[in-house]
Order: sequence, then C-alpha cells, then structure tokens
Amino acid sequence: MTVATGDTGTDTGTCPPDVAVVDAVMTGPAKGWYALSLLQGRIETHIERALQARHDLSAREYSLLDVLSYQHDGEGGHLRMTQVAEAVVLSQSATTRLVTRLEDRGLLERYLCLTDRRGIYTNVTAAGLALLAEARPTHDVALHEALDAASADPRLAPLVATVVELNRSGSC
Amino acid sequence: MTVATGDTGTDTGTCPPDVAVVDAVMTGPAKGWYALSLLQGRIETHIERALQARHDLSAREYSLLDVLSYQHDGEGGHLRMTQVAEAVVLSQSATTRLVTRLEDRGLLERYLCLTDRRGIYTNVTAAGLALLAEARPTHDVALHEALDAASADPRLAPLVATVVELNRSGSC
DNA sequence: CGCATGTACTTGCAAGCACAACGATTGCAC
DNA sequence: GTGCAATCGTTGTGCTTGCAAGTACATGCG
Repeated sequence: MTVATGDTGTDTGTCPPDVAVVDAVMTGPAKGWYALSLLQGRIETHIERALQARHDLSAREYSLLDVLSYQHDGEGGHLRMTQVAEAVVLSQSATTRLVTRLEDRGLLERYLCLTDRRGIYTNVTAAGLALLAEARPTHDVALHEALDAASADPRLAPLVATVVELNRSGSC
Repeated sequence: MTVATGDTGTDTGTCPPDVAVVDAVMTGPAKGWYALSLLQGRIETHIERALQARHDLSAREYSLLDVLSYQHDGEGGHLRMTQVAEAVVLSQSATTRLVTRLEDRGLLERYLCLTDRRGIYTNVTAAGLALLAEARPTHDVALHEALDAASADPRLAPLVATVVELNRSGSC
C-alpha cells in the first residue's frame, strides 16, 4: 500500500508516513527475533479475531482445546496443569483460570489423579470436541490467510517459508 | 529430560507426566504455527524477566524504545502512533498508554506534526537512549540464551536456525 | 508417628490489553 | 463556505495476565 513513497524529506518536519524507518529497525542485530515476534503477533491477531467473531473463542482457548483434544485421542496420557501451562506458554495462574473458564462453559472437565491427589487432569467434553471441530476450519483458514499475507513482506518471507514447511511435514 | 518414558500405561489412571502427548500436538496440521508460537512465547518470557529484573523495563517497552531509537538515527522520518502500533503489534489504545507510560518516565517526548495536527510523533530523550544502551546487552544476552535453549528442542530447531540466520545477516 | 521440605494448584492483587465510544482535525463535494 | 465522511489519537470499561502469597498433598528424616 503505502510502500516506496521514497524519501519524503530528511528535514525534521516530515509528516507523511515514512515506512523506511520501520525497515531500518530490521537492520539491527535482532533482525530475526524481531521478524519472529512480528509474524507471531500478526498471525495471532488474525486468528484471534476470526475465532472470536465466529465461535466466541479466544486464540488461547482454542489452543488449549486443541492441545487437550490430542491428549484425548491417546486416551492414556493426560497432562497435568503444569504441563498444560508449559504447552500453551502461560503462567500457572493464568492456566488455572483458563481451564476454569472452559470448564464453566462445559467444554472441559477436571478430574483428580488417583495416586497423587495434587495432580489434576482434564478431559475435553463432547461439547468441547464439537466446538473444536466446528472452529478448526475457521482457525486453519485464518492461519493460512495470515501466512499468505505475511509472505508478501520480504522480511517475514523466510520465516513464513519455514513455518509452511513444518506445517506440511506435519500434515502428511 | 523426562523424555522417552515410554508408554506409562494406556489406562485412564496414568499419573506420571506424559510428554508424549505434547509431541502428539506437534503432529497436527498446524505444527509449524504451533512451533512458532511456542518459540516466540518462550523467548519473550525469558527476555521479559531479564529486562524487568535489571532495568525495570517490560519487553514491549524495550521494543518500543528500540524501534523509536532507529527512527531517531534517521533524524528525518518519524513514525505516527498508528505506525508505531503496527510495528510493536499492539492496539492503538495500548500504544497510546505505552507511549504515555514512557513519556511519564521521561524516556520519550511527544510532538505534534505541524502540517497535519492529527498526527503525533515521538522522540526518544537522552535518558531514553541511555537506558536503552544500558539495557541492550541484557536483551541481547537473554535473546541468545533463549535461542540456545530452544535449539535443543528438535521441534523448534529449524525455526531457531532461520532466526539465527536472519540475525546474522542483519548484524553484518 | 510427627515434623520439615518440596511440589501442585489456587486466589488476592495490581497492571496491561482490546474493543467500543468519543473528540479533534482534515479533505472533498456542493 | 457549509456539510459530511474519513482519519488520527485518547479515554471508558471489562477481561486476562503475571507475580506473590496461601492451601492441600506428598516425601524424607528423626
């Protein structure tokens, strides 16, 4: 859009948008990290909006359901709260409340470990699985859209390529 | 660490931690996106703690100072609030408050555009540049540590490689 | 058995964020 | 020039988060 406006003026009073400055940031020693952060933020924002609008789910709530649904498939090994927290990259307290929220909505169930009553596991309910199945296409489409849009940005392109590569290797 | 414990039991009562489940998540169609999200979260958390402890700066505050310092170097093109928001991947309102916070601490200054009085630009003060210079080593070290730790995880390794690659190309 | 140490989860609290509503400024049409 | 839509930034509000403190359970030692 507003790219390649050229040098709008080197004086101090420059008022029109100047994209070159943003480019300059990407020249520093943390170029890769900056790109990673940027890409993650954009994708998350895009997914967040899509899920929120269509299924009343936040990105993290979806992520939690997704993770827990995989554990459900295995039928065997369920995750404790601590592991869940690590998986969704959230503090323990935030994880507690996140699980509580979904439990209150009837999408999850807590159950205590029999041999170690400190440990708490979770199960995705039928309603949870249904909602997840319903939301998954939305999520995947939004993800694809975001990746597609990001690939247009030369600074993000290599990262996008790696992500797409990994996605591919997972789905086959 | 706790990897390869094997099948701890396919029965429902499995209590010991089961890492295999987390691995299973990484098999889905969003494997790459999941890895990206995970990596970004871990790095940010690590940097956040380091900056918070040593310089009373949040990761985003550092990021903002960093971005604006590059604009300062150019002397010419300064960013409007909207562009800043885009650069740090934050909502407009959050950006307003973030800038206000740093302005109150004397690290930034706002100044209005002369020709378009809707536009607002920012300058990093001397104090801001000093704090940034002081915090930069902390940030870079923390970033390196986090990347190093992440490279041990096979699922994150390819992504880490790409990031490091980009970092390298930026610092030379 | 009784107590100290350590682990797993939850709650009080302050801070930050996104969405929506708002006031201010500009540009265009008539 | 007056009216109207679009743009830019700030403020009100509710929700989520992280840190620190608290509670419950487990393990090891005397």
